[in-house]
Amino acid sequence: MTRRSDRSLPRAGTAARRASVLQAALVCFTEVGFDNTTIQDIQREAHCSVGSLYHHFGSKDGIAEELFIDGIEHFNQGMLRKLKASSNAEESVKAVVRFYCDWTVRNRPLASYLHSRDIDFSDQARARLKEIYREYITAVFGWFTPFVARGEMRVLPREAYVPLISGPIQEYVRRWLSGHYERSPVSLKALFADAAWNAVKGESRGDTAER
Amino acid sequence: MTRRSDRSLPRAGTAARRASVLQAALVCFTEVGFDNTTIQDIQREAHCSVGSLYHHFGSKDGIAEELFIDGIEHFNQGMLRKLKASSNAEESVKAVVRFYCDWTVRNRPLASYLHSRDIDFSDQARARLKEIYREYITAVFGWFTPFVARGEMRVLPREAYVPLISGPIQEYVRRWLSGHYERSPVSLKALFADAAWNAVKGESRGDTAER
Amino acid sequence: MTRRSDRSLPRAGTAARRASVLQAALVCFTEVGFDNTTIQDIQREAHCSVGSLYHHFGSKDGIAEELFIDGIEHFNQGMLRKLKASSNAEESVKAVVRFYCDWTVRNRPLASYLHSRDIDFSDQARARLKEIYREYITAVFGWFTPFVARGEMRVLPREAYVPLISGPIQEYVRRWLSGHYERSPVSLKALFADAAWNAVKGESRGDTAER
Amino acid sequence: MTRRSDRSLPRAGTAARRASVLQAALVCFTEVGFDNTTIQDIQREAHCSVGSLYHHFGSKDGIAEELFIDGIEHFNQGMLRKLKASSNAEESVKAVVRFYCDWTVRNRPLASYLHSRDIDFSDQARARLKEIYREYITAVFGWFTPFVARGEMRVLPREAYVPLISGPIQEYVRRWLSGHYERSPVSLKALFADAAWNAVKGESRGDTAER
DNA sequence: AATGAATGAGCCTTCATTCAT
DNA sequence: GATGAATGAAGGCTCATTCAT
Repeated sequence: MTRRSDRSLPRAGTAARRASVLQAALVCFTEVGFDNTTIQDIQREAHCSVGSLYHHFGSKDGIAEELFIDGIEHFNQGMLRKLKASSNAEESVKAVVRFYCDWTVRNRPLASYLHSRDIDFSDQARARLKEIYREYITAVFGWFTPFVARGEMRVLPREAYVPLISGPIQEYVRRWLSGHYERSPVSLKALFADAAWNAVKGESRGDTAER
Repeated sequence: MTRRSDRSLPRAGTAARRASVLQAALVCFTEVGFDNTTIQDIQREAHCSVGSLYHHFGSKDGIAEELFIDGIEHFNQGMLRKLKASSNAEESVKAVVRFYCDWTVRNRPLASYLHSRDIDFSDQARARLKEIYREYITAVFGWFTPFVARGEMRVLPREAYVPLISGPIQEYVRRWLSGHYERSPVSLKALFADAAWNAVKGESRGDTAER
Repeated sequence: MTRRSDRSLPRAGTAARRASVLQAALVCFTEVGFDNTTIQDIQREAHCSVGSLYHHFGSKDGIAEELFIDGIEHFNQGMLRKLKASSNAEESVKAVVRFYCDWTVRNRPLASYLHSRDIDFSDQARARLKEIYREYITAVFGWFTPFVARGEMRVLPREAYVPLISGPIQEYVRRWLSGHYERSPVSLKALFADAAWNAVKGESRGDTAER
Repeated sequence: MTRRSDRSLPRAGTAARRASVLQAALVCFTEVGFDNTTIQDIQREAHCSVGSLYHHFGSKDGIAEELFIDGIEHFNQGMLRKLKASSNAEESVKAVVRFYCDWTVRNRPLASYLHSRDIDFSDQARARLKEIYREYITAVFGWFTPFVARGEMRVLPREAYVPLISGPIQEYVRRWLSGHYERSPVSLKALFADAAWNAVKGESRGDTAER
């Protein structure tokens, strides 16, 4: 009964339970924030007992961490996939903006949660996140470096690329997520994608076909 | 609101006491966040009694709200002052970026606090903030509208201006505030100011003097 | 009850499983006490499932009771054996002290557990213990009564014999078990045995100045 | 209002509250033991709120520790007073037994509590207890050393004195406290006092046939 | 205005026990 | 017999807030 070989994928029921808890937690966190969500809130939303929560996740923080890490990885994987499907610098830069925009709209609650800053991750989780971030950033920069080398993109301080490319769309999305802006990010996607490319494209050729 | 000069001089006066409490609260909020700060933390940091805190601010939320509103007003006033000292579109746009950058670096803890999203403001405070925001945005757009009308700046959806101008610097600052970036925003100020202007400048004339 | 020899051979047999659980429980109780030991602790130490524990012992208290009763019976049987191998009053009294000392040193964890006072036994277990104690005390007093009758031992209130004979060694052992004393009880065995005999021996010979 | 000079003896009401909590805790611990006593039990018995308990003692362990330390100090002080009122070796030894007996009977619940072994003291409390014990044992041995030097008491391994003198009465008291013996320790006080003296008195006079 | 003891609702977590597989 | 996910009552503790002094 249940092979000993894999502790992290026990039986079908277990995985389903875990997923439903994460889903419930996401709903709560999005509605009232991590600190204002109680274990009981999650438990009621997930239709399970307190004990079950602790059996699977160990603590409230444990749930938050797993949800966060899962979310980040989902985003990162999607982004890298899009990137690798692009064939040149311009397409790549624009793909970043478009994906950011699309993913956020399609995963609004998760996106909102990933923006929160009030969670005290355990040292272990923090280490894990750092590693995930490192791998991601390495892959992304690995992708763009050749474009810069070939002059298709400007040479800039390393820390400037992300803010220049993603800053505007992120700022817009942030305000949209908190309800300050009504209009869906999707309707401004092209605008921000163009702006991103303009901000980082190489300076050699006349930018004729931009709009 | 309470001159900045007496932060470290807890005289017996009411105003001084209030200022020292706000200062103490800011320290706590910055260190561990609003939810993880207790009334006792603030009280100890401010060298006053619990009762005194309640006498002056009514509640924990009251402190957070006052601190937040004071901070926003301080920022807005400074920004408008800088704006009004600019003489054309380009200078204005760049002034926004520069001020955002400078103010953040000079008021790092306060800036960090203003970025937090985990405070449940009272209806009253929310209304107040909305009004402040409305006034501010009205003043800012009032300033820029003529430039757009004259073609010195692009015509864009209203919600796009702020993200395009402030998005990159804000994104950079956010990462710097949370410790992900080392380099002071000040060293990238010019870069982001130029980028902001390029993103919103009118398209008529050749952009010669760009760098 | 389960031969001592198979403690480290968790064969599939029921008896072996029971023994390994009792052994595991003893380790836990000794380390952190009954109340601070969880079923999970025992289960992990015994390499078995929670369900198995309950299948065999019914409850946490059930384990503690069985362990306690087994221990007491083991001690009592050993003591009576030693007593019956003695041929006179002096030897008998000294045998009590010696056995107490030897058994404790040889069964340190069990001895430590038998000294604990924080277990709420079931009525049934309490009755069982009372009966065991009654039988034991009857046998012991049955053994010593003739010596007292013959004047080889002092006539004392019934309750005074045990404290006078075992009190010192027990006190020493208690402190040794809790780590206050370093020196093994064995090295003081002869001293306490002599003292015990002096405390209860008949007054016929020599020792006039007793008052 | 309340002088700043002494934090540990705030105002009359505070001391009274603290005392009543300790008293309530003692009642509970004696009745059902430390682990089976809940904060609510103490709170109800002391007629105060949960918060008040924590305001004054910090934790359940904190209450237990303070009660324990207060008890030990009360006992030690009484013992040393009695000792110093004795004028020779015999009187001193017997005073130890008598005081032990009297104090236990007069402070039965406290005595019972001091015998319990199931409390996890904090490192700080443990250090405090160790120091208290060290001081006490130093004072006691300081008192008896001259008698041994003068030959009025036997020369024995240092660890043997306490068990020989106090062992029997302690053993009796322990059983009496747990309800196994009915007869008050007081009625056997003289008997155990004599036995104690016989066990440690010098060998100069008469008592030749010791082994 | 200041003080800090008192209050108690509510939180996170533990853990003995059950039971479907 | 064995397994371990599920259960939920109960526990220790926190902390914003009140109020008598």
